[in-house]
Amino acid sequence: MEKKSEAITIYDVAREAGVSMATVSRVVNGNPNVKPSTRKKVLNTIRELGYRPNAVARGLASKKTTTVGVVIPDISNAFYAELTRGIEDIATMYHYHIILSNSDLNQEKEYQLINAFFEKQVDGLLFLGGELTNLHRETFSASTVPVVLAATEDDTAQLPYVTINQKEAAKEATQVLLEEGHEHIAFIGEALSDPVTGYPRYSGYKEALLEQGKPISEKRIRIGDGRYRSGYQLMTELINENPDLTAVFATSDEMAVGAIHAVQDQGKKVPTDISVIGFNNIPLSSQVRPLLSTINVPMYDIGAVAMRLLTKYMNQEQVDTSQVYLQHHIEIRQSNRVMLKKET
Amino acid sequence: MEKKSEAITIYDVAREAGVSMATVSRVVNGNPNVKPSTRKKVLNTIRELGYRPNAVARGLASKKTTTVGVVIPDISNAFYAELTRGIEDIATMYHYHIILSNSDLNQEKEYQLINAFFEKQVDGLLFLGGELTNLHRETFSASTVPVVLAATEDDTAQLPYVTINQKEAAKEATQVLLEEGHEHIAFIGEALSDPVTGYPRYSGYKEALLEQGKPISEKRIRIGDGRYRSGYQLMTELINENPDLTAVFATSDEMAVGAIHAVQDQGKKVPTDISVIGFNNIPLSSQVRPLLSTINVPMYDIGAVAMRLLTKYMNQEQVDTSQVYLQHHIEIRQSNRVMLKKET
DNA sequence: GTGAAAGCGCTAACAT
DNA sequence: ATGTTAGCGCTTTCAC
Repeated sequence: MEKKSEAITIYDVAREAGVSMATVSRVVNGNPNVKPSTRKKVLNTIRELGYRPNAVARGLASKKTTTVGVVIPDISNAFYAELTRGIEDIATMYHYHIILSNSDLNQEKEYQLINAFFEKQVDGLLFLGGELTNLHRETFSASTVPVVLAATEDDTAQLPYVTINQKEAAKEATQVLLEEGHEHIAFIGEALSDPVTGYPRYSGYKEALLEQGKPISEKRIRIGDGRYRSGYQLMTELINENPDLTAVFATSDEMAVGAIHAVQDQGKKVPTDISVIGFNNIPLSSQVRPLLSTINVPMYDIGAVAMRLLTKYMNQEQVDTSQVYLQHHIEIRQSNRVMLKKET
Repeated sequence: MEKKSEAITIYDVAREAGVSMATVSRVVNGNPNVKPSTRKKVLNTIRELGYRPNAVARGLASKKTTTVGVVIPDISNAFYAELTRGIEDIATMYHYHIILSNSDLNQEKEYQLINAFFEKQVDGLLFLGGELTNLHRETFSASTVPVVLAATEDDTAQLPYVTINQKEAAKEATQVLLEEGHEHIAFIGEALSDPVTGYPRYSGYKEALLEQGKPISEKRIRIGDGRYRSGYQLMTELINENPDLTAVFATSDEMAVGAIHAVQDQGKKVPTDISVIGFNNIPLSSQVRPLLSTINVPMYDIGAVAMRLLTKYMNQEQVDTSQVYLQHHIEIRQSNRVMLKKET
């Protein structure tokens, strides 16, 4: 094993093996135009010298870095962590590496990150989360680097994305509750300005109620931050202000679980007194009692499919659908009442 | 805004601004040796042309990539996700980017990743998780790139690391249980071969029992995979085979929560009938009922401190302690009985 | 099948 | 304060 010294370059290998740099380059890159015997010879001296190609030099010469940038709101959030796993697995499969940075949904930071990644000459960019402004779009289109949005959509521009239909999913959750016969269904959502978790889910909730001719009341609507604490708090308020409440739909599992505990702390039972449905189906939802009924979002798949899509763009492959909606479904567990209809 | 075309280089800026490349390079890098007026001129044409420095070329010329590699077992695991957040925050603070890859604790994969990161010319490497073999050590020492271990330790080699004292922590958890007066305390651990979550925690458990003269019985020891399911399953077995069991220490919060539910499903109560204590203090532990008593591991800090330490090595700064143990503490909540002593 | 040589876009002496 | 000039380590025509 070589000790710490000046790094071995392709030139050293060439000299040592008695061939040219070009030939060494060819065997390193698996170019078939090399006589087996010389290939073997080169491979041997590579091993002897402990030669390790310099990816930076290669990147400069070839204009490819086999690296993709990932802008993510917060890696410590279970939802994004799982999604990132999907991204990384597919990236590995296609021999790409991932540069990861948290944006905290801060537009200024997002903008900086995108630019920093472009400076690093990423071959592609995956953008997750935040709202897309014109500044984002301009930056994207000023570059030739392919960009794919994950768990985000973009109506205005033609950016490719992969996500689920947020509004439909929220609507379905609300409908399940409606079918149980509840008169009053509360909503614990997230900032309406958030184009992913905010408005679309709110409007799905609203639409479901409207279709059944149920009144929408501000009294039953609360906006939290998606975390457990806010779910707990908001649900406590909701119960106090709405004694007749029998169901709630929360747009995140953490908030839903917080809501369940709030219900219990008020001396009521889930689902006997109050039904609760969450959103995302993060591991937490099947690690609490009662098990949380929730919308299953294929987080891993969103990441995986988005990354796969990105590889197609990077390889200039033909892509048929650039805006893909993955299938969601409602996972009925124990936090809502069983539908009578089911018994037929 | 410039349209997609050939990228603007430092040379274009120099020509356009009527200065040399060196001068442009100086202003881009904030070198003070530039007359204010020419600096301004250069800055202007940079803006006009939409020039964006090419980090790859810079990396090749300067032999610095401002990138650090992170080898992590699994980003979708709450523990590592939080730790990664700590790493990333400090990295950003010091203007580094992070290349992230999952190893799944697979040694072959770890080895490949380390080499791939070296090829990418990372300025430093953060290694988390797995067991350190001689192959790892050789690879590390064959390179001049500084390496720091996070949440892992290394007794044999002189690699720097930041972690907590696993054995002590496990011992404390067991002692808390012991102080409650339990005769039989079960242990749900993880593969003993794991140098972080495995053997050290097991030996802490054992040592605590031994010190109190309590017998150690195989009947009360189970090895799981750290996840909820295995905690549930193993606890179910434990209860069936040990009717006299009144306490359990699990080396992960997920397993501990699984254990709690197993207890409940057997018609017993936590902590009245059985006390349970977990390990890590991931968010889950304060999102279940009863709230889980657990060992608090400063995950974020481990990542942050490790990254900070790495920056010191990368800048060749003086470092006083290269092996740091962060403080852990036991977080008593509701899954174990309150100690009578406390009432005095 | 193999080699020579011209870059890739930038930094870092070294001059001036 | 600014310019000139070598590289950095590799890929990639283009010859042979």
